[in-house]
Amino acid sequence: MSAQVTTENTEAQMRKGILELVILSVLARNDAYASDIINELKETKLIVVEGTLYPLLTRLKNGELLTYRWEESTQGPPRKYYTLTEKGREFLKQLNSTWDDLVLAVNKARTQSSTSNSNQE
Amino acid sequence: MSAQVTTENTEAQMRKGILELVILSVLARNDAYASDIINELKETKLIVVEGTLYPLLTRLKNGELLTYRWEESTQGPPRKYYTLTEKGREFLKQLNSTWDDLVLAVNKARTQSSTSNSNQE
DNA sequence: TATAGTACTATGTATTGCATAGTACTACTG
DNA sequence: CAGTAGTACTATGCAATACATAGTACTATA
Repeated sequence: MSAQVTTENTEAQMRKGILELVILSVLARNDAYASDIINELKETKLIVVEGTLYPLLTRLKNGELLTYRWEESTQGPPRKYYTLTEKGREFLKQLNSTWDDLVLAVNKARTQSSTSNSNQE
Repeated sequence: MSAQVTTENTEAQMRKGILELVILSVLARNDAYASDIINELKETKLIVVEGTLYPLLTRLKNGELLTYRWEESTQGPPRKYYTLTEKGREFLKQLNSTWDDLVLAVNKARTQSSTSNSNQE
């Protein structure tokens, strides 16, 4: 069945690639386990669910951008606390740049008049 | 074979959903055929290739956000000139809003300090 | 021992960007 | 008229990620 064109669907597509950026950003500030990350992103209106987050954390760890340690908890099972690696920090810098460029380009494409407008600063 | 974590790959993922927005934005300004769109986006540093653009234009047309008319050309085959529909204009407004919210949220997540920073405006 | 809450793993689906191969139209040249 | 180059478009399949769903395991409490 072909996809319906809806803003919900397009937003889901827009989120692809972006969650990686914001999760690395959260971990650049503090070590965290999954629930910390979910709560911190919720404050910035980025809703991430566990079924998305766990596979993504695993991908990032397998890509050597993250490491983790187990920590006991008194509230339930032990938790995986994730830490950004040095490689992860470098990657995040590049990703920030990529994101900034993309947002600039999209906003230009959204507002640009005809080709004679290229001297706009 | 598992994907390598590269900024090129993540940028490709980030572009998902975004091309729809910028193509509709181009067509909100002027009717255009595929090559016009490619050239106009190139000026804003958004590189789109034909193999991506044609299927996307077809999807948007099938979703009733676009219509087209054939126009003869003296340089080669006839061209499909695309026009935004009224439904397309409404959809684009919603998409603009979705995009603005997403960019704001991502930028907040990138820079936010701990939870005590919530009174920042 | 059983249950609720919490943390994580495994798996599959839906969707789009993109590459590749192919067909068709027009102008130009021989 | 036939052949070629340039241009415009169609058809198809692959790669990758967001997300849903089902399941397992740990801890505290009754």
